[in-house]
Amino acid sequence: MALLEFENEEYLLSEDVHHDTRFCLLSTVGSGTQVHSARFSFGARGMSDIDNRLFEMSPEDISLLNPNTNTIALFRSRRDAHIALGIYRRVRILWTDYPRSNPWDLSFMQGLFNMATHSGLFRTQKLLERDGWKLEDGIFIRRDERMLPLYEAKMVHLFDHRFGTYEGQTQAQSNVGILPRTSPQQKADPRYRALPRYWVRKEEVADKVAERWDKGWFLGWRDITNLSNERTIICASIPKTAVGDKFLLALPPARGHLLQANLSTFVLDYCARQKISGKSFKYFLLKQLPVLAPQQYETCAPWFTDVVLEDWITSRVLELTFTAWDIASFARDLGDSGSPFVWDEERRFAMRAELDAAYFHLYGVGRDDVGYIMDSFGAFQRNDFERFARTKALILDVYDAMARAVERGEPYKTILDPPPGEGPRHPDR
DNA sequence: AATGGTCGACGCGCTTTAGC
DNA sequence: GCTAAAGCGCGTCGACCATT
Repeated sequence: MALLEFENEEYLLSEDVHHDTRFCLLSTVGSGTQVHSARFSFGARGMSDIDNRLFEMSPEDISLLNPNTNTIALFRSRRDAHIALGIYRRVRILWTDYPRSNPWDLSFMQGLFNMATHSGLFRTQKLLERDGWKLEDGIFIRRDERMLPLYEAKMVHLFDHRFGTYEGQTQAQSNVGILPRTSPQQKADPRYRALPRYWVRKEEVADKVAERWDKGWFLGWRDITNLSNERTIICASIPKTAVGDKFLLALPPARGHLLQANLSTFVLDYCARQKISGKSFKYFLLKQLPVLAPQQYETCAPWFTDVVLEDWITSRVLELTFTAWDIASFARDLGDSGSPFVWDEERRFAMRAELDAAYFHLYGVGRDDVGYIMDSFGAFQRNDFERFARTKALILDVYDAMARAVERGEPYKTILDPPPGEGPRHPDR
């Protein structure tokens, strides 16, 4: 039994067929025959690619990787299959259907508003200003009425709820549906808010989550993605406001920021990349990713003798996320009563490298495989090789330092000074 | 060096399909 | 009627190559 999948990038099929069309050769047997393993190959452009890509998978391994759907992961090499099977043996998936297991007690929502069917509720800045509304701190106000900004997936990025803004969008960008990135000056201003395309009545927003969510922020991830993007999983915490359906929400009753940290790592993204076949990252994919369970954060980190893992992660997520007043309720839920942290690229770079290195250890990934996994982020390498090389090098440095700490039984010492969670802050309001 | 053309990448917006 | 998943089509951008 075998499934050999090809892509038309080198026009194996025909030049008349679109280059990203994929097709496969499937050989199968009747139901009377039992098969102990099947052979697979994905992403080949010609017959000569197959040797390198071919891997075998037993029904048990297929179920280990995707127990809910029993679908096959699309490994591009035997090494990928080997690394992933190792990870899935050590780390359980986020959510299993049978037996039902949902350790984070999550529920999901496709944003709050469908961009097509709910468009009647949306109002633009131009329209609102014409009707006498005034924009104040991102919210449109007219007497006692309020219109809240509608967040779209493209406005956020990893640990950044102000990644893109409609402010200053050109006609060309508008035609393609992309946004200008928030400038360093805007990032430096803790009062700055990303400007959306639409606003929605406050009551409509409240109705959508009245019974389900009482926190002042949302955790979610981008639905639309692509293997050819620098990163595949883009998750973020955003202020509680209107949200479009392409930003999928996960509603964790407690400690959602730890889940966010886990979802923001390279090792998790690598796992996700083995399973994507299209352009959407739907619930069924997220559910079947290997994710640490909440209880695992209660013990000491292996590279520490005296700090609980939860605290180690929390200080980093807090400083990375709490960079503006509009996300203050997120910080308050983490027990922080201060003002927002200053957006500092170098500190952020170091904190994220520490998180990435930590999760590589927590996933039990060996040093060689860490390098291999980082190298698999091809679009990142191509887009900005210098930044890629710095990222990989720092993650490996921290990974090694943590390994030494474990070996010697000494605490790992952070590369940040002051330590994460104690970085420079903006003045009080 | 400047100009023109091609092609793949990008990031959706919207629709369809399936199932409850 | 609703939710979830997946498919299709689109217009620009930038990289690259060829020609003037």
